Amino acid sequence: MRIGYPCINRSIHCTASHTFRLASYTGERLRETVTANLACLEKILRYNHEHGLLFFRITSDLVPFASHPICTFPWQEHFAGEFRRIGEFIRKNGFRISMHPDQFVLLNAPDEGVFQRSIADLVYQTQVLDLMGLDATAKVQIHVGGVYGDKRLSMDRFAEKYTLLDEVIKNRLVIENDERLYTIRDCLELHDRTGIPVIADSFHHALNNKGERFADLLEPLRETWKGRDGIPMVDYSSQEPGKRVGAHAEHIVLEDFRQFLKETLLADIDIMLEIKDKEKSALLALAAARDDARLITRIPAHA
DNA sequence: AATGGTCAAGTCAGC
DNA sequence: GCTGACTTGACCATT
Repeated sequence: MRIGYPCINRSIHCTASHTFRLASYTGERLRETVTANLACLEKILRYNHEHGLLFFRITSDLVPFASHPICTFPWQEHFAGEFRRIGEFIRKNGFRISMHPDQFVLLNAPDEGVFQRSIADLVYQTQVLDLMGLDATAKVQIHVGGVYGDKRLSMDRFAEKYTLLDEVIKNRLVIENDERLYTIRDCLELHDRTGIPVIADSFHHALNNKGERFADLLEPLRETWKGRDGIPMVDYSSQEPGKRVGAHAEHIVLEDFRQFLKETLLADIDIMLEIKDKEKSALLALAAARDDARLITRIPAHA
């Protein structure tokens, strides 16, 4: 089991999410920005390595406008050496890596233009992981998409579109339940139809479910990850008190997280903490998990 | 140098 | 019909 956090580290003064306005695009500006982003990504990974946080989500902003027609700079070739070096660091230290395209990536969009732009973004995200030389355990997670007035048809469309994808993308793509439209059950059904692994978000599940206990879904979820996909990834968060339902917490609530660990005790999973103070909460979670592990080892093997 | 409005892209819910 | 939310952050024009 590895524990991690997404995209941003608040302890070091370095972000891999530098961007700029579309109107400011030049090849030179892109080169400068990506140079800075890759340098920061490496620093963040070094911090994570030193602190035992071995699950990390790479920001989609790493190469700004990478999937936009304006981007003609050959960043893949220009930064091939840097990507390879970072990839070696990742592999050498046993990191698990994910990426998460944002809300504009919709495989099941009825609009062909939206679909094509989504493909372009998935190509970009998989290229980043490919350039790092990462195997199929490094995943790109998306949601099922919109409902467009007919959930049944929209799920059918997802399954159809998925089968059209290039193998390079299929090797990395996983689907995640969301807090309003598609449940873990829906994702598992799409797995049955397409073979796509399912990444569960425990917080979204708490907000959108058909009465299933999260712990009871762990085994069906695990079965969607084949050997080369690695162990299942799970996103974890909790409700920020006093805010809109679904708002991610600012800080981890350790009591809740310990309960979550207890429920998932027997499942070997990598846990991503979607908590706003990022590595700060991840470190507390890691300490809690290590406490738990010590408790577990006291249980006799044949008990 | 500080700040607040704005930023490539889509969809849905709630007003 | 508009606004805010999504993994919320970072840019940049204006002061």
